[in-house]
Amino acid sequence: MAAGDLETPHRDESHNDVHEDVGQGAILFRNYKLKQYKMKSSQLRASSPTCSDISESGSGRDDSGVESISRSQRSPISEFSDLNSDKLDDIRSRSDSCGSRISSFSDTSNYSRGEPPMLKREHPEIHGLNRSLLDMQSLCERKRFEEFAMKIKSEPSQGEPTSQQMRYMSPSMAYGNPMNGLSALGGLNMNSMEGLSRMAQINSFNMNNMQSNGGNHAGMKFIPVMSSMPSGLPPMMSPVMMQSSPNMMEGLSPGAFHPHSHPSMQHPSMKTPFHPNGLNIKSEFLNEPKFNSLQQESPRNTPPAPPTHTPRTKEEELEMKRRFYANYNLDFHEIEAKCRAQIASQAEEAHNGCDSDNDEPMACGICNDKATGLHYGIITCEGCKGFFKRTVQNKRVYTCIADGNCEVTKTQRNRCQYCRFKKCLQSGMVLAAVREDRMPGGRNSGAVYNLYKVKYKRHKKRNEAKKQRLQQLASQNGSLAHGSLPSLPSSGLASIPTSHSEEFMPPLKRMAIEAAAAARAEFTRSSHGAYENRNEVYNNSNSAYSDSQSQCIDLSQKSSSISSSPSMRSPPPMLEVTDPNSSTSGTPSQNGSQLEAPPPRQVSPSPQKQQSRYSLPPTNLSQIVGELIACEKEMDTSAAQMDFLAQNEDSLMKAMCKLGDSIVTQLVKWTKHLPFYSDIPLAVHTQLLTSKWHEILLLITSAQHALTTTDNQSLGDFNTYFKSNMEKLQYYLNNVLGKAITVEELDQEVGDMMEKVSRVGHNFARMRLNKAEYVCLKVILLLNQDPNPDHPSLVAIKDFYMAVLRDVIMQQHPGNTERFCDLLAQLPQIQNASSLLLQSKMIYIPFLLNTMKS
DNA sequence: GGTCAAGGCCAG
DNA sequence: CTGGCCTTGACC
Ligand SMILES: [Zn+2]
Ligand SMILES: [Zn+2]
Repeated sequence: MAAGDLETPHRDESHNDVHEDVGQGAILFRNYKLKQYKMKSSQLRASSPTCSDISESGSGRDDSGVESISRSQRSPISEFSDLNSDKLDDIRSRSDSCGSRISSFSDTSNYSRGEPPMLKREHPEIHGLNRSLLDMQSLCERKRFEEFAMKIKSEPSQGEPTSQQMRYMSPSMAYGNPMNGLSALGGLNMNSMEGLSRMAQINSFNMNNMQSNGGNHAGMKFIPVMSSMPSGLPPMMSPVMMQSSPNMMEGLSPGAFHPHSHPSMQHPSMKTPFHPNGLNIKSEFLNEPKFNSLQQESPRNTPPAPPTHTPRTKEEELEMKRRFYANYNLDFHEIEAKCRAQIASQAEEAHNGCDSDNDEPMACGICNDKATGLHYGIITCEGCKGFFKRTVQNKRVYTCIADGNCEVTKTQRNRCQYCRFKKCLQSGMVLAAVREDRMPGGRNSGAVYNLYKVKYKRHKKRNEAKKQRLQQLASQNGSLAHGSLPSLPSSGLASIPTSHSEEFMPPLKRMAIEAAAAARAEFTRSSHGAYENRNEVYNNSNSAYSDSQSQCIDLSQKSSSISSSPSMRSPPPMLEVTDPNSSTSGTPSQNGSQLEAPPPRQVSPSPQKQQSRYSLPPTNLSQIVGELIACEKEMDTSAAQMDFLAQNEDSLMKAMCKLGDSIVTQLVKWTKHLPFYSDIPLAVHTQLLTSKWHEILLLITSAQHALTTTDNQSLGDFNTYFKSNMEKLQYYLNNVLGKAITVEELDQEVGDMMEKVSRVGHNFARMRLNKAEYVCLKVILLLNQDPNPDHPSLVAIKDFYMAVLRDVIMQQHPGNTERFCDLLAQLPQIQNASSLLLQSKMIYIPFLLNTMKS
């Protein structure tokens, strides 16, 4: 394209402010892409093939003047690739944490200490950041749209947005849910306040201040299906394509607000008249319940949530996400978990050339047609790829004429779009992999799916070199490693245990991934901190994998912390539970209520007994607390000592492994002495520890100061406290472990994490946290997970110990109503820090922190 | 330069 | 709308 030669003069002058410029560059570029796309669309519609190439035309400027950027030109971000290339190697080794750097854009807390944002240096994968940056841009854009929308809404005379106004809005804005991106299945940006927030609600505790102020939406997609269709429409009403907007412009044009007038609505495949209860975007957008009368005719189609307001809270986001999947009778948590396993296995399979069945051509995971490769996360055919893309891009909503269980085969796949798309979701196709900006080519960041493949490839070489060492390492970990190859419910990893990838991926390593994945999954579900960037969360696993010898807790001493980790859970009985035909509750399947409170299909062995103990308010406080404190004796992490100076990175790593081993062993011991140990299946304990060990370690660390400080000692201000912690850590690393590291490097790597830990530690010390409270918090943190349908008792136990904590506080601090809340509020901070830790290269820090003597 | 997973195109 | 084929472009 000739326009590729065009320069972008406006970009040359601002190298001084890399941060800002990168952001703007991304914005400009993305605007350009959008504009290009829109122009194309409008050209098509107007049937006026006059302007051959908009990038050459140089006309139709908007205020950004982005047209001068050629399509063939790389993202403007790449211009910064030349900056500070001296540290390229360093950065290369940090490629995993790249996404997390990006994330610091949206985490304003990162600025608190004046730490400069990312992209200070060149990164070989910097182009891979474009996507993230663009997505970040979309946040800004969306905010703009929201403001605009608010303006429109506030104008009383405004009955309906004008065409021009609509054009100014993003599609998702037009649908009334700008922030409610349906992130990818694998996406983890939903920083739900579930979990703790629910606990907080129970206790009338508002933790909203814990919420983050930013939002990541890497590849966030919004499909306005939330408020529409249940799966089981009466046959006469389907199949119906509720709404279609072949491109953004049409989606935004007034015509799109009137389904009947929309060209795509007259698609010949429509066998029945349009159901009036289709997504009425106009009424949704304008906050006018105009369709109520129609909806009342068909209560099942009543939108599950008020579609008229923009979801502001994480709960709402989560709820919307849930509802979207509920439309397909799916539980997105489960899908998400399942996907990780499947995507991983498929990706591996694909890159291994299908060890087992080489002769067989790849089959589409949806329809079993001949697959053409990995598409949107799974192996599919061209048809299913295109179908998924169109569905997501055009935000199409389907319904099933039958019961939502139509067969999806090569020959039948076009019979029911609903069931086809449902199977796509079910099989783990990643919504976020469909690019909102429609930018062709390039690669999606691994964060969009799962970094497994990237990791695999990247680390294959490294592992090859260190094969012997790692195998030794794995065998060193004896029980942890032995026999712990995951056995997937799906065909996949389990079928290729002898593949070379296995060979290069020692069980320990794999477990590290899974531990991180488990933590990640858990974090998604019940985290509450300011961190919500999907990239970084995904990168957690990568870092954990590459840089840590993180432990996987195996309580059974024989296998499979992995098989019990969340990501390996077998799919839930969602379909049966929510099947409209078998539903006895009469609740519309789309309202997601069954997701909130899934019927306990498989209750624990002795539910009666458990309930009797934990469903009652705690009576004998001192005894209960005493039990917990007794467990602490099993857990003297500071007993584990580093008694030698590491000579190099390798020996440091080994030492850390050893240290970690002993600490993990103590954690296991602690778990086994917990009063409710026998009330919970081993597998659940395993999963809990696997996903929580780092958080617990950080809690231990942060509580240490408060628990060891006497009343008389004065507590300095936070900065002093933080600084001393960092210095201590640096001193320990330098002089005890022999790992040379400057304060700056340390700050760069774990500064944020340490700040959060220190903050919590400072708070604890300030509040004079005592042992009784501490042990309660520890248990609560351990149990603070998304409700496990199979083990509802977990919630009960957690609530029980929260009541214990509350009562303990009431006893010790009568009248102090805030203490309980304040203490609980520290837990999200710890989880926050934990997530930071997982993405750092120094995941062993908590081992150290718990070992360090002051 | 090759790979491959994005998006686009367009006959059917 | 579908899906086979083509173009893109980041990564290897
Ligand atoms: Zn297929
Ligand atoms: Zn169907």
